[in-house]
Amino acid sequence: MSVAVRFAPSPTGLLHVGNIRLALVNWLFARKHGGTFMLRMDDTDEERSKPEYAAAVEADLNWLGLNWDSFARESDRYPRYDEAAQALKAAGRLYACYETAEELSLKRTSLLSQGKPPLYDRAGLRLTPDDRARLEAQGRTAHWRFKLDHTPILWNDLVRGPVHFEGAALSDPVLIREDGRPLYTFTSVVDDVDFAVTHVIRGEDHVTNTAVQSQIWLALGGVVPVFAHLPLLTDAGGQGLSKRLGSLSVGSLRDDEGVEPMALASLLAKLGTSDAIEPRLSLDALVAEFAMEKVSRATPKFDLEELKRLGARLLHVTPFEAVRDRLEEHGLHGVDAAFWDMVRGNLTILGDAAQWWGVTHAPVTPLIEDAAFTAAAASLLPQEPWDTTTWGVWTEAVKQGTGRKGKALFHPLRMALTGQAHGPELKNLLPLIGRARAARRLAGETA
RNA sequence: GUCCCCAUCGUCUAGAGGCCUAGGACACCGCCCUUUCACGGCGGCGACACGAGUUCGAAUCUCGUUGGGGACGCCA
Repeated sequence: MSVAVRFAPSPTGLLHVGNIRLALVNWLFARKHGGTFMLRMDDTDEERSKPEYAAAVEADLNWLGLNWDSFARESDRYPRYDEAAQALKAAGRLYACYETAEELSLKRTSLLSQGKPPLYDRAGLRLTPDDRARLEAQGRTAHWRFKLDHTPILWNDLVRGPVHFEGAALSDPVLIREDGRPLYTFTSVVDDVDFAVTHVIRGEDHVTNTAVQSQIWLALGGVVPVFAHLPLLTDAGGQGLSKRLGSLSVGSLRDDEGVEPMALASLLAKLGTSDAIEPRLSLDALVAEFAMEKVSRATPKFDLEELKRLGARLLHVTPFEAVRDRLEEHGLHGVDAAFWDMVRGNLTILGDAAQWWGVTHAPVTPLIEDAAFTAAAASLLPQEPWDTTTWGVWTEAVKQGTGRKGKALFHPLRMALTGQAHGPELKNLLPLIGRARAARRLAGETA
């Protein structure tokens, strides 16, 4: 049996790191096992689903390199859900209920205040045909609940191990709304059955859903898939990610923080696993190392600072070929491997490369700490041609001429030449800056 | 309130009764390299939440306490 997994976001908002982590894990699992990865838009919540969010989901997945083998949209499949619902009704597993949302809410709070679990009382199940006719005559419309078997529900979770639920401890889920539209609890199973999903890999916020849905699977005559419920990510402070909406969206990481896709993928693939969190240059490398057994049951913390550090480490080992095109996108034309190798160790984000390109190819406003000193240094500048030995020759002359050494010698020169306190080795930078510009910068001119 | 899960260095974790004076990675600190900074190399600091029990022996098993995450929707 070949592996088939799916990532099924609801396009009701932007993907955050927790969401895309599940996409990544599904994708890695599929690739690891030679299976297929489906992207499915769970957009049955028509009030909140938006096309622009769906587009953003696709953009985020593409950015990370998570390609999908097939695609489905739940809003295209309403006829199929009707058909499946009819089958459940025929099997006596769907029953009509007439409580309003307010009435149900009241029942819940009442139960809660008594210290009881807010279970549905199955009032709908006790309705006679006469009761129903009377209610409908009053203008009420039915919504439909799935009648759960009050039996133990067991499955062997790839992350949690053996899981046990009692059917009696669960509320019969509403599958069809009063307006006739199907709900996620139902559509998701119909889709997974139809698309022959073999492994459902999702967040642990779905474990109760799994208990309920596994019975729907059976009722639909489908093969119950294997489940893996991963712990949800929290932020660095230990707060659940869903509680701080807006932040940590994939889009803002990419567009505002300049995060490298492989940095995010590396962190998300390793966080909460027994593997060391190290940068990987390709998804293939992550596939090779991926194993569900390595996933811990504890909730890991996602720290943006950790991601940034990992991103920097990634850049430090990234070969030129891997960034050649992206450098062009940053407006850096003509960058060669030698330049990249010189600066990559000083980069935090790829965009920083532009700084160093500017230092060697564009005007820089020098920072002059001691004009007399830099002027003296300028007067000792060797004649061109320059190469990587020029720096040593020149600074030795400056040392002799001024008596300065160590930091007092180098720091002012770096500040004047580059306008910055940190950077790649000056012996490499100096030949690229050239004599004319170096002289003017040492004199305090923007050059 | 009820149910589920989790609980080892700051962080991610290894550890499935003696191999643990608890190992690794990141962070941090120091040293080296560089006649500067960064990069890189080497080293150091640093944890079994608490309390009972079981056992010759517990980070490992049991119970409880505390703390954290999740679920309990005509959302997904």
